[in-house]
Formats: sequence, structure tokens, C-alpha cells
Amino acid sequence: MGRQKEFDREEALHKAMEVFWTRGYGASSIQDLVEHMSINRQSLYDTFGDKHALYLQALDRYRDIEGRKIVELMERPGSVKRNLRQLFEITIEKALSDRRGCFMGNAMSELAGRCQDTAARTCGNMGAAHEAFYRALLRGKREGELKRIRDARAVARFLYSSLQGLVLTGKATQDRKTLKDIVTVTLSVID
Amino acid sequence: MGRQKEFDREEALHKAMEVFWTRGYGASSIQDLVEHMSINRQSLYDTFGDKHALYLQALDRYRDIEGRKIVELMERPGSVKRNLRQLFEITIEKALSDRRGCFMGNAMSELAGRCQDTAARTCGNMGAAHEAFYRALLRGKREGELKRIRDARAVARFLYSSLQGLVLTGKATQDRKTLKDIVTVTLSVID
DNA sequence: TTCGTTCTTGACTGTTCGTTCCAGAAAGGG
DNA sequence: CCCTTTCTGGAACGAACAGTCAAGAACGAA
Repeated sequence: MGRQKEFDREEALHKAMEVFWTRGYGASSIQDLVEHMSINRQSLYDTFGDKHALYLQALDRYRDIEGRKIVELMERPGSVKRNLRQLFEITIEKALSDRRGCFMGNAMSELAGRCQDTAARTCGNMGAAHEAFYRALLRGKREGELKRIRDARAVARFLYSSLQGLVLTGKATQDRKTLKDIVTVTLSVID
Repeated sequence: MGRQKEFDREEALHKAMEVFWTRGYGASSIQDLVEHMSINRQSLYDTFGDKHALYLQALDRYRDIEGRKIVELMERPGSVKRNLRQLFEITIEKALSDRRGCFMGNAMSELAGRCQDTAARTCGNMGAAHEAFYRALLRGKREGELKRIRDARAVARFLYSSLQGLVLTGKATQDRKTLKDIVTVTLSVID
């Protein structure tokens, strides 16, 4: 009943995510969003609510996409150390080729301190990452690869924090050696 | 020669720094700044230039104040480990009582990716912190406290990145245990 | 076909933005 | 004293902002 949408909802949301990811919340105007999403202003409001609601939906989409990547990488069978090393190396390459950083990290920095909805989402995403690291570390212990680790929960928390620090560092400098040094020392705690 | 300023330049700049630190660049309006700095709109423009120039000067002031704190703490005689532990513990307490985070970290996240001036300042500040950590680590090695450290440069870079990750984590969660876990594991690399 | 619903479109709302202009008040140098 | 310089305060600028409105086009159901 009624006319059908001419645009794909998920596609438009994905574009919105890229705009917010690139410019942040405050620096993204509705005009920017309308143009990049290739939909009409009114369709944006009808479909996603206001700017803030759209931002939260974009955050959710990012979690679904990027969060899943971490979980999948951590669940890959074989060496846990190798999986972790690969995650950090991929992160370095991304930081060097793309200065947007991590959308979740950006959201933490820009809004989590004064927006409850954003804080809840970034915190939830962080918790999921902790869980993925934690499970991987437990498996590493079980399989005898990570005998030296005592408090796997603490190490999991450390790893995510370190990952965010690495990404942030990549925004200030493009020096590969600096990023590589950070990863080398970070991974030394699971050696 | 002419009338004197009715406000103190440094005091006004300090207030501006607090506004930018709290709200970020984009979310701080000239009106906010005028009100918190307790100076006239025109005086702001005459004294500091435009909004962007004021922001850079606020960043410089932050570096002078907070950067010096790190340097001084790292130069304190006695145990290097103790000094580092104290730095990280202070950072936890600040994160729990004040959600503004680190102005430099905020600047990296919000602007360093697309503003050359900001990138230069955050990068310079990071370099200074690296240097302070590096010198402290060297002293620790020299004095026999940190025998296990091989690449002090890499560890210095790691420490600053970890510090930023910790602060960012504090924006998403106020859970003390989470932050404490991160610090415990971070400091385990210099144990 | 007709009706009801939904989507699209572009103009439009009032507000706030960063910035500038201007007139006048205040102060030091001659 | 006057002159020059500087600071102050408020009004004003055009542009951009988030969000809304009304009219019409497109479709499904009856």
C-alpha cells in the first residue's frame, strides 16, 4: 500500500555512516548527509528521524560491520598470537592509508562524555571487543600457547585500549616505525 | 599610548582552552567563548584572531601546562617505575572525575586528520612526551632499575599511546576496575 | 477507476553561526 | 588641554544550520 521507496535504506545508512565517520557528528551537516546519501532531505527525516537518531543508527551499523570483523578474526582457529598480530598489523595499514580512524573511537572522543546514548553504544561495543579478546586469550591458554597470561580479562581490556591508542596515534603521525613500535611492545605482553 | 586592556590575556586564553577542551572545536561557539572568557566579542577577534587561531593558541597553552606536568613527573628523581605508576594512577583518577579527557587527544581525534596545524601541534606534543618517557627509561636502565628494557624508544612510544588509550576508555566507561586492569598490564612491560 | 497511503521535491521556517562595522568611552603622550 | 591609540559594547552582516511544510507523483488495494 502506498508508494515504494526509491532508495535502499541500508545503502543510504551506510553512506551516512561514512559521512559521520569521516567528519564526526558536529562537522557533518544535514546538507552533507543528503548529498552523500543521494536521498532527499525529507526522506532522511522520514526514514531515520533527526540528525542525532541517524548518527546513532550509523554507529550501530559500524558496530555490526567492524565489530564483527574483530570477532571473526579472533575466532579464527590456529595461533591466537598470530591472529592478534594480524589484527594490529591490519590496523597499522588502515591508519596509514585512511585518516578517519575508528568510528567508535571518534564517537567516544567527541560525544561519549556528554551523550548518554553514544556512551552506551561505545561502551557496549568495547565490551563486545573485550569479550572477543577474552575468549581468544582463554583458548590460547587452554591450547598451551599463552601459558604466561594470568588475568585474561585484564589483558583483553588492555588490548582494546591499546588498539584505540594506536589508531589515535595514527591520526597525529603517519610514521610507520612509531606505530610498529607501539604494536611490538603491546604484543610483548602476550609473548 | 592608548587605553590598556581591561582583561588579562593569559587568563582569557586559559578560559578559552577550557571551553575548547570541554566541548571540542566544532561544538564551541564564539558566543560560548565570549561568555566564558568574560571579554568582548571584538576584543576576542582583536587579541586572538579568528576562532581557529584561538583554538591553536589554546592547544599551545595546554601543551605548556599539561605537557610540562608529564615532563616534570618523569624527571623526578628516584624510582622510574614509581613515577610511571603514579602518572597512570593520576590519569585514572582524572578520567573518573572529569570526562573532558586529554585536550591533545581530543584534538587528534577531532581535527588532526584534516587540519595540518592541529596535526603538527599534537604530533609535536606527542614527540615531547616520547622524549620525556625515553629519558626516564634510559635513566632507569642506567640506574639498574629497568634492566629488561631493550628498545627504550619503542617503549616510550608505547607508553604514550597506552596513556591515550586509557583516557579514551575513560570516556566510554567509568568502571575503575577496567581502567586499573589496563594500567596493570601496561606497566607489566616495564616490570 | 478511484481512493488512500506513502514517497519525493523544493521552497521555507526561525535560529545560530563566525565575523565585521561603528560609535563611543577610556587612557597615555604631547 | 588635545590627539592618538586602544578597548568596549551592541548592532548588523550574509551564510549555514537543523528541521518543517505543502503539493504532487507513484503505487497498492478495493
